[in-house]
Amino acid sequence: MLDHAVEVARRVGLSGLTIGTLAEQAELSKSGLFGHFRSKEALQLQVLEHARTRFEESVARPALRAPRGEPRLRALFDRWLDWDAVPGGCPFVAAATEFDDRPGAVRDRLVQDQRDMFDMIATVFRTGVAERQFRAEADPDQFAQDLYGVLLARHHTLRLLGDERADARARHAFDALIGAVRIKPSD
Amino acid sequence: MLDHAVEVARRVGLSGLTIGTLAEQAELSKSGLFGHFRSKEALQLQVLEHARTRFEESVARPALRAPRGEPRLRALFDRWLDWDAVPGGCPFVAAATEFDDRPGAVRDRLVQDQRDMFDMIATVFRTGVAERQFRAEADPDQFAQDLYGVLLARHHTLRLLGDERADARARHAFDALIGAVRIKPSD
DNA sequence: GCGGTTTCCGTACGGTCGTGCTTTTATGAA
DNA sequence: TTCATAAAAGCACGACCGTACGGAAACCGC
Repeated sequence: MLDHAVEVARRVGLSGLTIGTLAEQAELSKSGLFGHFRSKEALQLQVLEHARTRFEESVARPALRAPRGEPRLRALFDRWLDWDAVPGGCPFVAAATEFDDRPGAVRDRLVQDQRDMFDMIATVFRTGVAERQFRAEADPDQFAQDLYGVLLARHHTLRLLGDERADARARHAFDALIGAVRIKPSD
Repeated sequence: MLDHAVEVARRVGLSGLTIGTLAEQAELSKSGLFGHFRSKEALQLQVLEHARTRFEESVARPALRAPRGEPRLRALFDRWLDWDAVPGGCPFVAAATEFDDRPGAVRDRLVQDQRDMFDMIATVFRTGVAERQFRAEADPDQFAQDLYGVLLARHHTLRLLGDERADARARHAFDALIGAVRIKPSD
């Protein structure tokens, strides 16, 4: 149920998500489905929470099983590319641009998710610093924003323009990002 | 009128743009305003076109008056930061994530605008190559996607998280991008 | 088997949406 | 001043929205 709702929200956004259409796709009456959530906002929040769980399952957690430092970062990046590439794209990207101007519980939740995500990238980067793979002077938060930029640009280019080369460019940009912070043998 | 419509579309998106609310803000009757455009889609297209004109006026054209190469690129970047920073953010970013999954005239128009924008960046970069400021091996399309990523990440971080440091990080990323392609005196 | 609780349905409400029609009002050329 | 044309208003429509309420059906501990 929620799985399907997340799928729909990818395509039409969290506001485009309508109880009526959702109900008939679930082969339920409108009021039947409405009973499960007690309001539309609660539905949106649950969709968000479910999407987050799925992201952690298929992107974050598996990546954290890779060896620290560059391999872990690379695993994270690769899985993230897959996550973004599903039909409809990343639900958080859609929701974020939708709600960045609408105060409320949904926005608050979104902010927290986004913040956690940035922290996660920064943390993964920091363990790479601790392993002496990345330069200690490099700013983890800067790296997080940079990495997210690579993902966003690829998301945009691939989904709107349908440009297949977006992936190759994203990988190239990722390599450049890593190359800039990697400690080389010569150092 | 269209100015105001663009302003509203920034906040609520192109689909969130409703003829009713737009009419009462223009102190017109709903049907009075509707007469100007002949459909909602036509309204959306005109909003898009108007936004593009404004972008060219306040970002693209002024930047093209700066000296070729790095100064021009930097002028473009600086003006773009201002453009994205207005309340509601960039209307194209909002519209693109909204319509990247909905075929139709609006999406087609959006694709063309986005493509033109990428071409513009690549062209500015190429003149820098011709001026022997940037490496000839650097791929202009790669640079365009990279630059747009920096802008998108900043847009996201600033608007959703309200993080003031987003700007500084974007400038840092821009400098790194330029630094990677700049021809140094030692070469 | 019984009674209470949950799940689902049917129906209805007020509201807004985009969009047609018809009528009124304003404009500007002859 | 008159008259064709354009702009705006008024009104109605069908559709869909989120939400509330009451009843039916299913389930479950006892």
